[in-house]
Amino acid sequence: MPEGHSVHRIARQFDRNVVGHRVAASSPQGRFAEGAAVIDGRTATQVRAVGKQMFLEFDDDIWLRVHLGMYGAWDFAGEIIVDPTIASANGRMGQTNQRGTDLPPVFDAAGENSLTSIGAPRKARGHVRMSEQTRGLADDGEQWPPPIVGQVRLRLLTEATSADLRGPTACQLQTPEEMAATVASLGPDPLVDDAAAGEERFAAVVRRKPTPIGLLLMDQSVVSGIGNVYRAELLFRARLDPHTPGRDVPDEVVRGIWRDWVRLLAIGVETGQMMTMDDLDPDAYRRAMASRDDRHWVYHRAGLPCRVCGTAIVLEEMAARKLYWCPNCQR
DNA sequence: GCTTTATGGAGAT
DNA sequence: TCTCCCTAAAGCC
Repeated sequence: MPEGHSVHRIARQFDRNVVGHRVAASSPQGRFAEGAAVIDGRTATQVRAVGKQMFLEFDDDIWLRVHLGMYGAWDFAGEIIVDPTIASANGRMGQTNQRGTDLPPVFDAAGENSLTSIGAPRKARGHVRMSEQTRGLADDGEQWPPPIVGQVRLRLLTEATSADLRGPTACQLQTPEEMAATVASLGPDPLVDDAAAGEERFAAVVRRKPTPIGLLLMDQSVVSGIGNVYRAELLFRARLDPHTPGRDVPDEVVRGIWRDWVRLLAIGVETGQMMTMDDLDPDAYRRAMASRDDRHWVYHRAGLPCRVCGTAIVLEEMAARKLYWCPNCQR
């Protein structure tokens, strides 16, 4: 999925373009027809992102909970107000390729659909997918509303903007109580919780569990928003063996991981890319960034030499997910 | 055109 | 630990 950074970016898009607007809601695919009917005609009142989940509130205390899962995506089209705090240097937002690595920022040569925004937010005509699959900025032509393409679970339409949801693992309406219960089940999110309080909660849980730290980082009740890419990269950056039981990880190392997550998440939200090699020297960084499929310390680098020590990166299954790590550096 | 793959998670066993 | 669900693009023939 979009790991936590993507969800926060998407929430900001909703804040800019949908909150405060009356929406027309529909489920072209039909699988959320009842829910869409409830939302239809209501005004969106606020949006919240916690970890990998987004909550959009409508009139009368109706909350829409969306979890994108591994394949979910929001496509925005129309007149999109770009949030300057999430606009990437060259325009595209939150876009990554199918292989699990981030695409470098792509410049839209024509400029027409460029969503670049520096300074004050501005409106741009265009189409942007905020998720994990590759898709260029579509030339939507003048069609409004945009044609339905593929399986659209939910379409939210304001006067000027459309947002199409496809492939979510969860899309449901919740009461305020249900929404609060969902949020309560989630571990701290650096962009939601006070950083110091989040660190305390995280450290306290990790330090008393016998569970391998590699599993704890993926457990959304322990810490929110970390997925398979950030998990592998955080552990490498901490030079920590993923199998180390949480309670055996020194307190300062646990706290270091939390602080590193705070930093990486902020970079991710800002750039739309899972940048995890910000501390690499400039030349090596440039070389790594030049390759789409090889832009992390260990993620997706099975068999390739460790960037630090040259040892072959190991790929193993941990709880049915792929875990990449350097057996020499991380111990 | 068919197979594989993916940044996730719930529920059954 | 296993099975299932969700969707689309990349890779392969």
